[in-house]
Amino acid sequence: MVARYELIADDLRNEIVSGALPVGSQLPSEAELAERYRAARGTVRQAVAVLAAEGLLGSRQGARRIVLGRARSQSFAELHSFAQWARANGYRFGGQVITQRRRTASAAESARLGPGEVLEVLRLRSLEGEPVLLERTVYAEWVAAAVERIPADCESVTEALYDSIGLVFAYGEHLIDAVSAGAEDARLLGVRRGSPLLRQRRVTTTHEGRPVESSDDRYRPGSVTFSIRNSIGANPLVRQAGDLRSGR
Amino acid sequence: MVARYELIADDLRNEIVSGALPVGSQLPSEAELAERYRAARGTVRQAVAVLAAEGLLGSRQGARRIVLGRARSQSFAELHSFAQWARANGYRFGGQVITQRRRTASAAESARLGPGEVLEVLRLRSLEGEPVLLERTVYAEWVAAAVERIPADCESVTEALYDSIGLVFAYGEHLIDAVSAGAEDARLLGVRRGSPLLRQRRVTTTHEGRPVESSDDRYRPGSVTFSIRNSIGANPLVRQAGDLRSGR
DNA sequence: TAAGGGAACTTGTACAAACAAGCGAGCACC
DNA sequence: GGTGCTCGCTTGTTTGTACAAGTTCCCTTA
Repeated sequence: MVARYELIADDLRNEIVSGALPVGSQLPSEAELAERYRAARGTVRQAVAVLAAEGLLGSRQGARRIVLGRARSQSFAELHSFAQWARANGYRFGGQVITQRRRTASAAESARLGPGEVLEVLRLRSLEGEPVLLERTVYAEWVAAAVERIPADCESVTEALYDSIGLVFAYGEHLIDAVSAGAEDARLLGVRRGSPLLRQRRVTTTHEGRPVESSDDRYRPGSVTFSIRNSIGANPLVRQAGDLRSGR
Repeated sequence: MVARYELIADDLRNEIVSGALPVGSQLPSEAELAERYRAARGTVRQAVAVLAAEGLLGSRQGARRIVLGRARSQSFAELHSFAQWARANGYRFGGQVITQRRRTASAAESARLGPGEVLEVLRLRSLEGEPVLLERTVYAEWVAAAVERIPADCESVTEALYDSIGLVFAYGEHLIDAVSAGAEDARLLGVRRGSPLLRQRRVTTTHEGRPVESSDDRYRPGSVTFSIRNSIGANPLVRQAGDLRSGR
């Protein structure tokens, strides 16, 4: 069962992407849209809220809504799962486990993932035949066994875990910065040591807020960028200062 | 006039930040909250939607809402304006124009900002007394005169433009990746040439969708990271592949 | 001609009601 | 003991109404 407001949002999004509603043009008023779709104004408001959250529409009290852009921001899965993102965009991709071992959790890892053993996996992922991303992932003890059953060349760990134990990665926190490539990074990604890498550190949890994994992902320069659309309304990205006193 | 749902959201946020509602605990049901605040259920839903958008709450049909985290995601202004972000977080900060000149827009700039002349400004910003961010900003012709009137050591360009011509930066698109420091970057930021820099390219528009500026901002390594909280619901950040065939 | 004052329009906020759909706990049954 | 089912609770969706607040544009007035 698809919600009505989703259908309306899809329809309007199509008009924007196709150019029928060009960038800079005004959207019809809520009252007009309600009549067109034979829906209540509240339902139309939910639909346009979806598009505003995607960064496609601007909104301010008293004035007509305006089309801001045509690029569609895909959902959470794209940010979280390399495979789902690559597939949605039609790229050829692959993955290969380099090393995998169990060990006891460090203090920092215990704080993030809970106490006990953890499973550390080093995974290299490729896009269009080229190595692009090096993932250093630490899994909590309660998923370690399921992760170990996954074949080394599995394309999508997210999907494998869903199929095997019904695990859903529901929430995540991501920290993005730049680091220079270490010896191992350089060798596996095929770049020179010291090359700039885009780093995404993340902690992912289930629906219940139970931590699943903590990961340090490093992208080869030029291969991938992150894109954010935002408006004066709420948006989830913030800057954070590093420790400026800890020396360079 | 502050909206009721904002007050309720503030109240609940305080309970979360203070620890009265610890991470992992369940929020009261919508019905209970509606009774507590003497508000309609719809109003309560708006309040919790705010907190969910900030990444503080998780939500799924049928189950109680769960507290996911305590860190507050600040708003758009923080991502857009260095000064507002730094001030909100209590940092000492400054800024200095290095060079500033008018020139004709390149083809790419015309496409982004509209045709005609542009104003190119190179600005160095500091945090806690250390150079941290190098901004290469290109302003559209219609704001160039106002930008030129701003003193070279102005702390907040955003605020200066609001005060002088009532300009509001309302929407933005941001691309984040890593690059290595060039000669000029290295000299001004006080790092070695080739150091990894976190780059944020952005295009900002007014309420009406009119482009104001296009900027290439480079952060010194270790000084600043970006943080995103997301959930399975809509979130505005996506990965984008670079051109993988254009050689390294 | 320029400034000011509406009036119509548009989005934002709030309330109330009803049904749909998913979750979880407890119960009965095998 | 464990499996499956039902029932109550909780969140999700939709409609309708009313008023508040901000924008836009036109028309009056100085």
